[in-house]
This record gives sequence, C-alpha cells and structure tokens, in this order.
Amino acid sequence: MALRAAAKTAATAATAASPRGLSSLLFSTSTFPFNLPQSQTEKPPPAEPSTNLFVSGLSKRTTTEGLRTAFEKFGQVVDAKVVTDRASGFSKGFGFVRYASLEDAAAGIEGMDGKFLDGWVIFAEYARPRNTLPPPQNSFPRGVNNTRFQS
DNA sequence: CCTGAGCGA
Repeated sequence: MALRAAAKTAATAATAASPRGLSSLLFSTSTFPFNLPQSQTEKPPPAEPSTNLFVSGLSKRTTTEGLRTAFEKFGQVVDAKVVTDRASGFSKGFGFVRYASLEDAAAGIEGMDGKFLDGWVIFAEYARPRNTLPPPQNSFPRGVNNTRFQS
C-alpha cells in the first residue's frame, strides 16, 4: 500500500542519513551526557592513620572524663581532652583522644564513630597534625626577646 | 548561653 511504501522509504532514508554525525554525538568522549561533573565525589579522605583521634559532635555537657571513659572501652587511651573555650570554659563540642597504638586508634574509630554519647551522635576520625608550637606560657613583659620562631 | 560547623592552651 501507499502507507507501507512510504514507511519503507522513510526507514531507508533514516538509515542512510549521516551515520557519522549520529555516532559522533552518541560516542563522543568529551561531552558524554552521563559523566560526573569533573570531580568524582570530592570526598577527601579524613586524614592519614595516627594514634591521635579527632572527635566531633560531642554534647556540650560531655567532659574530658566522659570522653576518655567512652573511648577506653576500645583501647588504651593515653590522652583525652575536650576542647573548651578559654573564656567561658564551656565545651566547644569536640575533642581529641590519643591511643597507645594505631590498632587501638582504629578500634576506637570503629567502635565510637557514629555512636551516641550523652545523647549526641559523635564522629571519630584521625586528627590532623597540630601546629608544632607549644602555647607560650612564658610572656616576657619587657618585650626584649619574645619573638617566636616557627621553623 | 547550649542554638551544632569543626581540628586543640
């Protein structure tokens, strides 16, 4: 029939119509429609393994003793401290826990990260290396030589 | 202070 002939003609025309342009659109490597926006997940790994842990999400009522007690269940805690504001003395909501070994630190993260402490979900991860400069507890009022060299 | 992202005196 006329319809069938027309359909066959259209199909033939479509098959012969510029196959190179179509394939270049579908298989182009530069502009693929389903590629991620240039950055994978932009999720940088927290930090390199260390015995020092950074604990965030703490309740502001959580104290250093509570932090130590909670993390001691997973390893030998050498040092633990909740960071508090110097002026008001209130907790800043995060702290640090230092384990005796890397195994204990990993166990502490696995055991406490995402868990509850004093009603808040806390996050435990490896802490970044701190600025190697002890707090200047010695102030020289004379100001003769109070210059601090950092490296 | 207790409201909530973050890295310490």
